[in-house]
Amino acid sequence: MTYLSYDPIPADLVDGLNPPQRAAVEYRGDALLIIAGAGSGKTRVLTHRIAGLIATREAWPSQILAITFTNKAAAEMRERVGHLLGETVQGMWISTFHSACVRILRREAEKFGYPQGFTIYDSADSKALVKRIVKALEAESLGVTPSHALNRISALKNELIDPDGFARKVDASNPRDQLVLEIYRQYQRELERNRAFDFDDLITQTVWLFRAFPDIAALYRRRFRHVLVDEYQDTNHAQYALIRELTHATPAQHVPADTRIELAADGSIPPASLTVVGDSDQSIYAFRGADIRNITEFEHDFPGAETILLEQNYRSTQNILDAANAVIGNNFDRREKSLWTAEGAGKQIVGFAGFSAHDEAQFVADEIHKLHDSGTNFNDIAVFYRTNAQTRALEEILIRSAVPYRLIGGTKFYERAEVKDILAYLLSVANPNDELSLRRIINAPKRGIGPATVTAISNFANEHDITFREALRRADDLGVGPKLRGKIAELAQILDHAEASIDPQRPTGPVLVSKMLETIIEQTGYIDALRATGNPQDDARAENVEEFINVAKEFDKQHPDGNLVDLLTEVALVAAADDIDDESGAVSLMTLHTAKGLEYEAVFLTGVEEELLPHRMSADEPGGLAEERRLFYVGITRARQVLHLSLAVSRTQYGEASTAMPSRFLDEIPASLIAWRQSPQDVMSRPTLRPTGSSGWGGGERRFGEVRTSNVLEGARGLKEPFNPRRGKRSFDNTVTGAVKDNADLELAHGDRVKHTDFGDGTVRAVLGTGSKRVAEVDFDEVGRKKLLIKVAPLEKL
DNA sequence: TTTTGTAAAGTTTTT
DNA sequence: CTTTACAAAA
Repeated sequence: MTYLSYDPIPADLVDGLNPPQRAAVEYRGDALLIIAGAGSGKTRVLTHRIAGLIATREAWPSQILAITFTNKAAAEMRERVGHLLGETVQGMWISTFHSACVRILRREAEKFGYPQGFTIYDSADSKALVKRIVKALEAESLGVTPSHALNRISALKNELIDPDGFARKVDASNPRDQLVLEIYRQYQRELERNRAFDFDDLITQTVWLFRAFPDIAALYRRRFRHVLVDEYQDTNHAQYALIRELTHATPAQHVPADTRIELAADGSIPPASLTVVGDSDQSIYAFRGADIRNITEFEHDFPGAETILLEQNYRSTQNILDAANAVIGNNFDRREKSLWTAEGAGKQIVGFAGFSAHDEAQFVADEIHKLHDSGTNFNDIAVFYRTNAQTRALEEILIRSAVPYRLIGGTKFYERAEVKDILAYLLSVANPNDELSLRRIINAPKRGIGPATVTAISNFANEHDITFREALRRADDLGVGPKLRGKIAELAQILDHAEASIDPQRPTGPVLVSKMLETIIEQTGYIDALRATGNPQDDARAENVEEFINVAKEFDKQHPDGNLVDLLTEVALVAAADDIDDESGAVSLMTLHTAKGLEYEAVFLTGVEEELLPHRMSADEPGGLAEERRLFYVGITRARQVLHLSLAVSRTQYGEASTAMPSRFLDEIPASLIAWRQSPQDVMSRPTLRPTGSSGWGGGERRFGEVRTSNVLEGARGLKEPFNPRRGKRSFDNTVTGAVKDNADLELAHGDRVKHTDFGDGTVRAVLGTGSKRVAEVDFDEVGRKKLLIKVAPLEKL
């Protein structure tokens, strides 16, 4: 062990760590696997390990490469390492797989004949491209849909199989596979022609780059002597290959001449040290190609690797951990691992079964207010769900109940048509070869250039062997009418002008990116066209465009030396979890997938129903159920103090109501851990659709355990709950609806009697806030106290 | 070419 | 229920 010659690890980096954590910080060797259960302090271990390598002078900051899955996780790690080391953190690469690869690819672009400003296509772009190819091949009639083809292509890329590789192994007698092959070929050809990469390419092309240019690979291997990978259980084969490329030894013949690091006896660069952290119980990205074997076979892949198990949890109460352990214990074929905490049992898990999704959402809203009233900040509360479609009911009720919330992910700002249009202008400037972007903007705003003209331009470009963009410049030769000619030339001129204005060689210096963007918008009249329609939706779109200009301005302010390509890279790689703003006083809403890696004081896990969690789509996938269970496990383990599990026994899909069964996963939690506010039996035995105000089911006719719609309901739930005659008071016969009303002008004051569509009659207790944000606190006769946003509450004054 | 209308299809999770 | 696709009309 050569490390004895280095300085010792400073005590403050290991003090306060438990023995396995400490071992993980101190271990020195080529390969280290840290199996880190949820909440076991893995980020702490990783950051301390990095800091230790620097403090002992075993590594320069520039020799560290730390890889995470989200920018958010990368930013957090950077901040925490910075906290330990100060400025030193600047020289480290702490980034996601994707941004690290983009950085490498942009830097080496010329080596493989790409412009440094190549375009990154998002999933929508890829889909549009595949759609066009599928249509041209009439593949759909043979059962190959665009999404099917896209899935196949993505899976192939994740396995590092290019079109030729696929051609070699494809079943020649299977016409559908032959079609997929042809689509893959054309798709890849199109990407290349546009000088674009899709998301998967970012990883795979970096691997190809390293394999095709061993001398380039050697530069990176020489540089990165310590590679650390977070969430290793979610790596796919391509990412695994990338790690291998970065960490294996470099034979002497490829070692660069000016290498100053210590070489092995045979003149080669020794392998870099690799640390991976993961938890196979939290592997939830198999659908994206994540291969759990990367972690389960790590010791086999890296002989001599050390494995350290972190089981002590510093996040949740024992009750929450007991539930999590019980659930995940139903997955067979896993390395035995059991989370425990030194803190107490904590509160019981709260269960609630609503009649409808709105009913469930109302429970969430009410509980959030209770938590907030007792001192929990809104930003310490999160609501999780399996599918994005579930947000609608939640949002409706949260708005109505005056709960401030933020949607994390979902339909993102950058996916809006108008923002994509503006982005396409910038992409066209950055990468003139990007025909897809040009096609997008050629008639936005409306210039009278329809599909026919676009085809004419495209044909002209093909005939003369020039790019689409160059064809635009030669508008006069296209053989189209004079009016169109003028429009096309104008567009070409606007783009050329924009391109020239940010040229670093420009005599007066390049113009700011935001300035260039403003000029484009002004010259094209994009915003003016939206404002002119008088359609309120278009006004909103115009505002989104203005919002994007602000993003660009902010970028210019934050990155004085940044260029257009940097802005576009940042925009292309923003992920859902990235824009979580911890400072805002708002509840966070997100899917279970986005929740991974995060933690909250109080968690609401909604829609815990059969067909939803586990999702029906998972039923016929191999290992699907186990992955759904892990997803549920991830959700449970995000909670520090309070966990709520809720469901709705009926849910509307495409406007049609359908009944839902409680999830089988609920049965896997010991009954004693859950206190049901309203159990599935309660709600299913409740007479439904009775008019509000009837005495309903509140009396003694309700018998627990009597209504058993399926054996799923037996045992665990409801039966333990003591009968509570008061419950009739806080429940309501009608289900909560999504009804809203424009009440902007309604004046309310203390003592007013009001009538609410869902909650019945009540007395106004207080009115808070002003204008459209006025909130009424009402004591309802039947259902107790609620907070209501007056502007949208279905409320009238009596 | 664009607008307008009607019909059909679609929802798992995401870097 | 929503979004998207395609056809016919302006």
